[in-house]
Amino acid sequence: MSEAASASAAQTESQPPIVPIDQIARWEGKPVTIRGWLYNLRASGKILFPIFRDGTGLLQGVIVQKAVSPEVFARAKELTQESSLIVRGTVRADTRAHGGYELDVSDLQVLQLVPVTDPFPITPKEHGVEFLMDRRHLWLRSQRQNAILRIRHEISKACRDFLDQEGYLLVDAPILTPAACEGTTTLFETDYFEEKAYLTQSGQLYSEATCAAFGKVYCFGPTFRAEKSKTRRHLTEFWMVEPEAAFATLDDMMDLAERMVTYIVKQVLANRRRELATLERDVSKLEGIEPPFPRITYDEAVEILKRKGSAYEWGGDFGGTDETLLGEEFTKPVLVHRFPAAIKAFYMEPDPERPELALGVDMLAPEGYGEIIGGGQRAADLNLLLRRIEEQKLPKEAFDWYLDLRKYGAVPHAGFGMGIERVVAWICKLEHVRETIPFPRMLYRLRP
RNA sequence: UCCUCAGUAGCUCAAUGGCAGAGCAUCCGGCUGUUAACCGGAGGGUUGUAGGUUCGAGUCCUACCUGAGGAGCCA
Repeated sequence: MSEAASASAAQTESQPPIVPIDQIARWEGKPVTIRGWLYNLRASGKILFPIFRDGTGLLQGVIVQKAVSPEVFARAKELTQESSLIVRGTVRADTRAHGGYELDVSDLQVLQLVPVTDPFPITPKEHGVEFLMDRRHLWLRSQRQNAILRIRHEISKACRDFLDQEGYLLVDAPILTPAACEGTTTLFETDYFEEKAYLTQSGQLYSEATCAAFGKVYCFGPTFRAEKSKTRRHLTEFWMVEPEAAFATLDDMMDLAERMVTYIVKQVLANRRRELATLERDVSKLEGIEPPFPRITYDEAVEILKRKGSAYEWGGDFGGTDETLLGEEFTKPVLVHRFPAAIKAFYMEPDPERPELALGVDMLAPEGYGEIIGGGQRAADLNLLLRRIEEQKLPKEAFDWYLDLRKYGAVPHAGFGMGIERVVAWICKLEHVRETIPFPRMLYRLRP
């Protein structure tokens, strides 16, 4: 016997290998160590069924009184929800257990026993929104939140992988900025060494600079909106992925957005089936998400809204109800393009065929989830931008560097921003975006 | 900022203007295959706050506080 094998055998006797619960099937019949927390305990006289949680999954343990020492049985009987544990036992396949496997516990070490006088507040029963939100730091331990945030991870990773494969370079944009990026929304103001600074509402203007340096770029980070908005699709702090490409047009960006959303959905379906099942998501609605997505003009969107009985008039921006109505018209995400220039930001390129329109695009998610992407082609002409900045009464000096981009090698370029939380809410089919981010920041909610 | 709704036990919720209730959680007891385990028992309340109407207010009125949903705005 080699030294390595002998060391391994010695380890098996004293300390079986530490195994994550989602890998438990590979250890059938073998002794393992589980490190985690008590999820729930059912007791039936001389047999106990503790359920262990380690962050990767749940595993039911079985403790028969006459099969373990009196000390172990007594310790297990006293366990409280979320007490931290190190458990040793043997894995056994059993159809009576969720997941198909259970652990015959031989030893159980309690790291910290949650006191019965101050028990873990979030029980397996129902709780209200306020109660759970006040305890978000503990709520994250639940199976549902675990599934949502694993899917969020998959979506973030898919965004990165997709853009990397497409030749885009991650070039981060600053979070502290000297002025409004677009001049349209309300910003969070902060003190920057006796100067006013603002939390970014978009990395786009900076990506326009970096795309002239690298060709194809994206930024991926938190963005901030200080509107006193209070709906199920709004957060004051949310994450946005924003690709921007030199020489790209509106059509290029519609193609890219369509392929990116398709890739994201495919990756979640391929790698997060278990999590979608935990959320009881109807995956058939996601399986049909492939190119081409329907593309309609703003004009056509207005016609659809009128046909559906909306009092909507040409010239305005869509409200939440309008977005829901449009999204419900299609089973795939829909791209709405060529909006009235008057309702869009100053940097939008005008449609050469109809200058009153801007070459912008929004992608509306199906199932009533509204806008998940906004973007378009950027104005390349210096004089046009100067005129827009003046018309919209924006502080010109704040845009001096931005205007330089039109002086030194201006090219057509385009990009878009995708709000991660709304994509997570759609793919998980959640009632509210507050569950899509670990610690949501909303109007009237800054803690925990 | 505006509109609507809500606030009762640790949690989720009941209670015609007339004795403050249930399930779960907790504690005690029972149970060797439980699946949000089950069965029996016990403790647990300034009904968001401050006024008002009334013989009597959890219930009706006023103001405020907190939260939720929505509008506007936004990804």
